[in-house]
Amino acid sequence: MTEAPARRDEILAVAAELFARKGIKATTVREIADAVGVLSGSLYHHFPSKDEMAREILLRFLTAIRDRYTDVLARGEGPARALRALVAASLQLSREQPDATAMYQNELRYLRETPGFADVQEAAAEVQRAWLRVIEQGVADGAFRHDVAPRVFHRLIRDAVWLSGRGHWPDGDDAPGQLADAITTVFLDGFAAPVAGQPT
Amino acid sequence: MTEAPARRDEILAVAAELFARKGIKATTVREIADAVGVLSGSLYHHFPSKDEMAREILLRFLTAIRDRYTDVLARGEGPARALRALVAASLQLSREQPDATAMYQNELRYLRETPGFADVQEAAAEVQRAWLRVIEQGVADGAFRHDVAPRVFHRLIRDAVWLSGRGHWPDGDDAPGQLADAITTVFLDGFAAPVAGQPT
DNA sequence: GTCTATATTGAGATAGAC
DNA sequence: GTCTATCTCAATATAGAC
Repeated sequence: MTEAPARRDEILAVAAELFARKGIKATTVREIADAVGVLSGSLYHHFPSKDEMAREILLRFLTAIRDRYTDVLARGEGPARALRALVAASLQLSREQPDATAMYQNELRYLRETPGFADVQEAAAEVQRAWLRVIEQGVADGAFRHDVAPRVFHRLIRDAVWLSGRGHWPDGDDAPGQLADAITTVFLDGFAAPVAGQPT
Repeated sequence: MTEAPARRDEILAVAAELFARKGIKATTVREIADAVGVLSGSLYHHFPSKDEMAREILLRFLTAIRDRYTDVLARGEGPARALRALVAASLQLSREQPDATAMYQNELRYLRETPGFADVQEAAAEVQRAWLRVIEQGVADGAFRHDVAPRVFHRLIRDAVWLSGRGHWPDGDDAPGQLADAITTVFLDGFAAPVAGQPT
């Protein structure tokens, strides 16, 4: 059992909130220190740099996604059910870690251009492969349409899922469960009104 | 006829490319000046600040969208056709102005938090209303489903459309026309394989 | 319209006392 | 583990000559 220094985690939580709201680059270490209640120099006792804080937040987040996706794939469900499960797992996580989710969505460019984020990128790539595997299998066995490229569909649904953590969604009482339903409904069945006799 | 100072436009084009690639905040005025081929101080003869360059780029872009959306709505087509037309117009514009498109997608937060961008935000709001009008009308007259909130659907399709300008899309020969088809297909008809007898 | 030179501020990071 | 004090550098922006 590794020790989990409460102070470190506290700083990361505060930093994540600021990074998510203002962006990593626009957030100053002084702002983080103020929010934590210490002076800026003190942060450097816990972390070597601001970027290292961001890296750690994102790596934890991506590791959590990867683990949950692995669980989903291990169940061996059919493509449609597996896709719904990926959506549900993602939205669940974005509810648990809204700040890290927003960072993941908003700071892709920062990630790519900051040296030393290679491990974060590798985790992101593995997450992406989970989606593609499910989608391609669905196309292969006839559950999904073949006239939309899997990689295109992947981008569409991935962005829809992770953007849920971005900004404010209409209606405060639009619970995440309902959002998951909306996303799976739209992406699988389409927004056009169902014709009579068509399966839901 | 207002004069269009070529030098100004040239600077804006160079700046847009950098803003789109690295972000507004991460782009320095020296980088812009280097790319243009002048020294940084010279830029201030044309623009009062870096933010003003970004504001002007985005305002032009949003004005262009608004005009095209107005044209689409003026045609008075049915909801499904109008929605396809909005998608097509957006993707067309994102092809013509890829840098501004990327900025619009990536710098929403910067826009909101930079004082003096009120006019840009107002134009963005009007653009949003065009989508909502079409979607709500479609729900009202039965063309679209009623079990997904219009504002939720709006966010999903809006993000899908504008994200097309972000990053690289799979397959270099995936022409924008095909992407428009893919988006309208997925969002209207869904990704699930069509059942026999269902209209395309 | 561009250059040279520089003012000014803001931010990341460090050293060493407590 | 935090504070005080400060270094250093980078970046926006300005003033005035050419």
